[in-house]
Amino acid sequence: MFEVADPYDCLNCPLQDCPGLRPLERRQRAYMNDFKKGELRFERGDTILEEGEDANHLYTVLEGVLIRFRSLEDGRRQIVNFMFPGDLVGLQGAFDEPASHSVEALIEARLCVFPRSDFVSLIKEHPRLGYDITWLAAKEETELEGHIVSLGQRSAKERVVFLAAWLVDRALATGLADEGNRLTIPVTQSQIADMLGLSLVHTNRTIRALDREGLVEWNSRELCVPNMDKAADYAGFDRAGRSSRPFI
Amino acid sequence: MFEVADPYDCLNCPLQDCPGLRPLERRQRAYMNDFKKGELRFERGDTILEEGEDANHLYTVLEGVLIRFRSLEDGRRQIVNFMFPGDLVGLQGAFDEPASHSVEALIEARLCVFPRSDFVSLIKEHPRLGYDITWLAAKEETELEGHIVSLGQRSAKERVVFLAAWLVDRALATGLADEGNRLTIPVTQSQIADMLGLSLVHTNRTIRALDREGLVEWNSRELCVPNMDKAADYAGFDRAGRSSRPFI
DNA sequence: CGAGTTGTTGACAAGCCTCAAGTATCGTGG
DNA sequence: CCACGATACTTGAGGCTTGTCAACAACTCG
Repeated sequence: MFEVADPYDCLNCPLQDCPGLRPLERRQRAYMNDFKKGELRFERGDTILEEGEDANHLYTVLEGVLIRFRSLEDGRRQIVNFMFPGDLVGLQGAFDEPASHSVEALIEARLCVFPRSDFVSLIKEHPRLGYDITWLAAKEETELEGHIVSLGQRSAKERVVFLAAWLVDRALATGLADEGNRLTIPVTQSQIADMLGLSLVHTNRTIRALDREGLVEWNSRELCVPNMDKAADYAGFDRAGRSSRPFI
Repeated sequence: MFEVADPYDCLNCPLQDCPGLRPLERRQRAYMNDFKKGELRFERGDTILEEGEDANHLYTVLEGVLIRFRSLEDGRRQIVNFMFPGDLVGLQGAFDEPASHSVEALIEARLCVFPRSDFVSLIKEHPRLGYDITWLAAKEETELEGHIVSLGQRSAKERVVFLAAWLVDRALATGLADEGNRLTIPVTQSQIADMLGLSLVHTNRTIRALDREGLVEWNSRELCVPNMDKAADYAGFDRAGRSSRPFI
């Protein structure tokens, strides 16, 4: 991890051109620029936030993909969600309490840093941005809801297909996947297992089976869902509301 | 369901005295009163919000306990969370999209109704309240995170103990449980199963086993966790930050 | 080239699910 | 007040999904 020497000016925020994101107005970008404290870069595997830590920053993902997870004392680990460009890190969890989860970079990532303390004044001066932040928090909750349904009700195969479809969908919206529904990202089978609540071995078998059936192709480098409609149907995945999300 | 004839004046909001909630300032209560549109009462089993519906209201739980769930086409159902006094209904899920889940009353409940459309102006005029709403959304997310960990990593017995401890903890904070950690609430084993991602039969066996071991006593009328510390330890339940939550 | 990580596969065990039947509880109407 | 049906709880038996243990192959990196 290190600080980026030449951070973006918010007026030229790269997220402005992201297909799935609603661009900010010029005024808002100008304001955010004052609010912005700098940028950080992380390599794959770097820890961005650690469970138990008192976080006094908020981060917006500019580039990259992160995972958010919680660990149990005995070594078990549950990945709670993946985060894509435009997502806010640190919004999850009550502000005044230590972080309930850790966040780690899955690929090289670039994050925009905001001080948390200025948050109230941000809301005050730009209520619309405050609204957007609440919107993001609410949206994240809907996503978690989806994962909860997977964990609680779906079989191993359904879970893998659901996660694959969900990832590709989010990647398409953030320009990380191409038209072939192919996403280049190094996800370990162990990470998939920790996300889906399955054992490593069974995750492997399930992925192999889905590969043979042609539903999902997922190796350590990339993920591809050849037929999204078929996959979505198989796993009960509701292809995201096409509405674009706000970002900060 | 019917409208309450003599709703509370926000200045005398019953939640002000709730042990786990941070009271509102007089000014804020006065403002909320303008914002408030009325009160609704629901009986056990009544539907408050239906999946797919365009909700244009927000509700604060004044009294009662609710469940929030999502249904799959084939009849499977996943209960996502329980809601207690002070919780905001309708905050979950992006505002402009149809509800992703249904909400139902578990016991007789009384809800305070707010129009959603005035939400931006509320944030504008009382940024502090906007902050609190975001805080609540973030807190809910932490709770879902906890349930995700349960579903993904814990055994059937651990899940039941975790849920029991969690419910009692929340009930204590909202004055619904007594000092004996006893909570009078009619939860069906089928509902427990749908929350924990277990079959009805296995849920029953698990509860019986825990009863024999004296860890959790849970029948169709009430729930009791005789030794909270022991239970919390057994299930890896982190007894909630003692910090009191805000409410609207 | 060797060490460490990740992926793959087999054999077996265990946890959980399904089917099935029976019992308790509760509200309702005769 | 009892009979009845409906709902919820309980328990057994057997099967399937998933987990565990173990060994090996493939890959990555210094």
